[in-house]
Amino acid sequence: MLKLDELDLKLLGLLQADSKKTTKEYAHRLGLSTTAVYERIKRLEKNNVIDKYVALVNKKAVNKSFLVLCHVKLVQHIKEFVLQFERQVQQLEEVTECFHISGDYDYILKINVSDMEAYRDFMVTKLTAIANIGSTQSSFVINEVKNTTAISL
Amino acid sequence: MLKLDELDLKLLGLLQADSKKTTKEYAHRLGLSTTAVYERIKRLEKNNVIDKYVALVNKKAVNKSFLVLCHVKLVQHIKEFVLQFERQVQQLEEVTECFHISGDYDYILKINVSDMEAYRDFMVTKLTAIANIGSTQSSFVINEVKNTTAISL
DNA sequence: TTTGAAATTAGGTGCTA
DNA sequence: TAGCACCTAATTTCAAA
Repeated sequence: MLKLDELDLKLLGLLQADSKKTTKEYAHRLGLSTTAVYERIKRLEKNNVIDKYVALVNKKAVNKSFLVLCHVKLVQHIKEFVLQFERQVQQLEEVTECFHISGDYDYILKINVSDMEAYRDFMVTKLTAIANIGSTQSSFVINEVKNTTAISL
Repeated sequence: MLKLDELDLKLLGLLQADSKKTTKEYAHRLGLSTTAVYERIKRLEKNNVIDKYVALVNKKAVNKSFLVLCHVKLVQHIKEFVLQFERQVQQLEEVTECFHISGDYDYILKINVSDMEAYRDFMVTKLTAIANIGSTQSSFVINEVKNTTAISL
């Protein structure tokens, strides 16, 4: 595990907020030269502290702003069925997140679609078509209070 | 609302997967010239189809891989209290997502911390310190089946 | 196609183990 | 004195027009 100093953490904070600034800009904020920053970034990339760089798209602009959190319970918890469920969920394009969780329900899924009709269609033809699903409970998102990809360091 | 054609959607797909490729690379994949791609990207940025570019960090590498989904119920739903709760949650660095949802619980929060002890500390000193919280229910993430920032277009 | 700016590389200094 | 993190300066590549 790579050891990160204070400057690395600050740099990661800046990169998580905006990865398209110039090295010069980060250097300025950190009080370092561009080369020093450049080398730190390369080190963070090589050691997989930085997974990747991505564009975040505006869900409204692409008409995918209807968000649903769906709790799922399986019928049986035989390894084979569990793995099959997980494999199939990964393939569903509407599902952006899926977590196996403790508690009453087995999984919670985050689903991005255009509207209620699209959600209904997703449920009927895709999700509940997966074998071994016991019950589901859909929670519709009324408001996104907070939604960030940045981890506080 | 900007109209997006097939090439825009493909380009957004590529940018959501990896925003650090060269324009030439995207051009090659789309069968366009670099200039055409460059102008499309600028258009997507200007029209806020692309919100921003960020680095995604590896949670394990920064010791924040203990993930909890916490359901929260408020005592009262008076506007003033609701807004206060939302404002305070936004300030909590451990909370990366917070959605106001339909159903039994009012909110669901995604919390990134280092371990159970840090979570306990978060609950005791931060979350339940917020006024007007009725009850909470924590679901610990056993496995991340899927977790992507890319919206399927 | 051209130009300017930014990324990247090269070479060298000083600190610390 | 070996290794590391840093610097400045030179070079290459790319975005931008």
